[in-house]
Amino acid sequence: MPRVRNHPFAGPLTPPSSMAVTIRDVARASGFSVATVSRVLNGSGPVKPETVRKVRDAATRLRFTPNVAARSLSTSRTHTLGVLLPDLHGEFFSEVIRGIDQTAQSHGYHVLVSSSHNSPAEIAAALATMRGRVDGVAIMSPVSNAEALVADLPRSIPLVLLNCSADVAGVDTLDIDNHGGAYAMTRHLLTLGRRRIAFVRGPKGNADGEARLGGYRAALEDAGVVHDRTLELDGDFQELSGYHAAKHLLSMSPRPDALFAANDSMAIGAISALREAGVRVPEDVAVVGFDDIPIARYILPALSTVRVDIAKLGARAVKVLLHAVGHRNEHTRVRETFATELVVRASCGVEQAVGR
Amino acid sequence: MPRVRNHPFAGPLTPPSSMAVTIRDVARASGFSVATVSRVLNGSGPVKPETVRKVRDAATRLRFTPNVAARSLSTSRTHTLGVLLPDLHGEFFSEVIRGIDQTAQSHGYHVLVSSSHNSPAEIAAALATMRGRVDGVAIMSPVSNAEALVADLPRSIPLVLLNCSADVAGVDTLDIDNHGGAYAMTRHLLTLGRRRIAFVRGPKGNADGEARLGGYRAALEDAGVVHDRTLELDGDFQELSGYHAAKHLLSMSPRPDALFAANDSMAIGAISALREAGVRVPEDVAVVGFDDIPIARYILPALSTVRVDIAKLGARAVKVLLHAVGHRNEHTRVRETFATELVVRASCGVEQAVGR
DNA sequence: CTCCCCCATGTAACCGTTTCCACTATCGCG
DNA sequence: CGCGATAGTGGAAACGGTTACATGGGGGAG
Repeated sequence: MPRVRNHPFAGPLTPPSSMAVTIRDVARASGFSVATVSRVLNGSGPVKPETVRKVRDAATRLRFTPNVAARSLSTSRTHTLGVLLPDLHGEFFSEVIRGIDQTAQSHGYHVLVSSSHNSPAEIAAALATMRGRVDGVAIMSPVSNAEALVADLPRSIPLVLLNCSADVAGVDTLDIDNHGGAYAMTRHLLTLGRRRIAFVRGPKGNADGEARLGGYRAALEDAGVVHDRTLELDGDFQELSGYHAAKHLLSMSPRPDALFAANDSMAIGAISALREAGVRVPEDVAVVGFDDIPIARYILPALSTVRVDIAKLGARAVKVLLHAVGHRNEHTRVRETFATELVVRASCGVEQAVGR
Repeated sequence: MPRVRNHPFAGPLTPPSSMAVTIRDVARASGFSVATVSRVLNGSGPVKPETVRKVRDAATRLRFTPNVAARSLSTSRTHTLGVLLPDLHGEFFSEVIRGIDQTAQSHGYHVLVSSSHNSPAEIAAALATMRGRVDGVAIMSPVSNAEALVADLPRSIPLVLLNCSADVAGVDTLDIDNHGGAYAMTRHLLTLGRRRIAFVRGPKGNADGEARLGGYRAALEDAGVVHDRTLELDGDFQELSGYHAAKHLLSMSPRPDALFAANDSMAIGAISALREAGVRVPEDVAVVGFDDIPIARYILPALSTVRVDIAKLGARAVKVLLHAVGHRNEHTRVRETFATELVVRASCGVEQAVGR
């Protein structure tokens, strides 16, 4: 609502508080022009030290805060980054946000989040509403066919794809080595003598889940173990689905001697079901997970898993985005894969294996 | 950087893509003035249906997206809400964001998050950088003396305090009934015959932790149980501190017969330590927590706890903020307390109690 | 038939910055 | 001493919307 004439208070009084103090007020108070004030406050252009002092003085005295809307209208920079996240589980969610936020903060940027997007269409819609509010967007998509996703995304704004395992030209992508981690864990179980290893999958169409499944299959194949597809059980990354998968496993014969859940939450649900049924973990059935969430080491038996530094992923995403922003999105694209780390605790049956 | 003269493309060609299409382009293409276009697009003012159609047509044909900076410069509304969070644990963090984001999205608002603020000074600083970027801010502060916090916060912008247990005039506040929940749980343990109940505290100065401690003490006092302050152990809401607290508990004599951790994470850490030492839970020591995080029901024994609907708290916060925004922050302030719910599972020893 | 009101639309001021360009004073150099 | 470069500053356009006010035309009341 314009129309309210600019207030011409001149003295060193505090402003009417009803209306914010503008750069013009600072100019008036310091005796210089708005152009000079702007130059001082942004450190652009040449200004006399004496002038700098006076302007700074006036600005702090009047408690001047630049209007961000006006600034970004003029510069078309918002100093804000967007984050698009799927509907994901606790630890993962908070870690990635934390990593992103801390790095963004340290570079003077803000973070606009938008969660619970599960389809490419939702992502595209959310991205559209973010248009003009952000200088760049980090997208974590659960869908495995990220190529389709990226196809109808605008290319004008810097984008970084997190964990989409997409091989798309023209977009920066950061991935977690899901395949390698699952491969290593499966191999570990084989080394310990387990032969019938069941797997609890992630949600249908989830890229992480599928890559982990792929690593599991590859390890079995490389070890020459014939693979039985009925050992691949459905899951959705929630505890309950792990619980159900384990119940189902108990009805199979011959009964598997190990269970690899595509994430820790499901592994915990599975352990719960097994022990409820009087099955010993890891003696009878070894159980392992993926992610290394904090509680993993405190459940009994302590969960063997694959560690993923998700906060680091978020932090790196911000750096990539800021680089893109700095080069007006005309930089050479980045494609990185984050290593995972095998974490051996008790639930995989290392100690039992010695005696075998 | 102004100076680039407005591009005068007239035909139905796609715009140069280097520069975004503005409301003026839509005006030109539809044959009406910018005022009318604005009115159509915002549904303000009277317009002929025929005109609406034509303008809408042109807008979609040109793929017009209003420039948010320009809009908010003019209206001084950003359609964005800020969220200031402390350095908090996984589930809690993600749930509150989820609740806030979903509600905000459904009202056409965006969410700007800023995490890891632990002192009033940090909060004030973060709030300052958010100035002009948001229409309102939800603040969750860990500090127990929220009065001091609010004292030097600007009152011009709508604020809602989450879970600060502050009794401050002029600010909306939403709280969780920590005291009541802890009271109920302690009472429950007493009912089951437990007499020496230890408590693992939250971080120093944490309001939630202190309120829970208060509920615990009150229940003991009301039951006429003499209270031994050495039963109150230090903790910081992390699993490890629960682990250590339990280790310490084992060295006490007479040994407590119950342990109430101020949150679930610490309870899980404690159970881990107890079982490692060969102590039976709940037969020898009952263990209970607070929060009801998802894993609580899947650990063994399933954790008895106090449920808190944290997503609902976030959702409510958004509604309160939007109300304040709608009334230009001149509304009657709200002060609500969210009820908690006792969740009885196995770890408190309900079943054992029958046989006692 | 006249007057008045309201519907539909246009014109232009305004929001608060940034930055281009113009201008002056000072200085180094031939 | 003349001349170009440069430091220091100011004026004003531009960013892209919203909206107060002006304008014109049509219809109902008297």
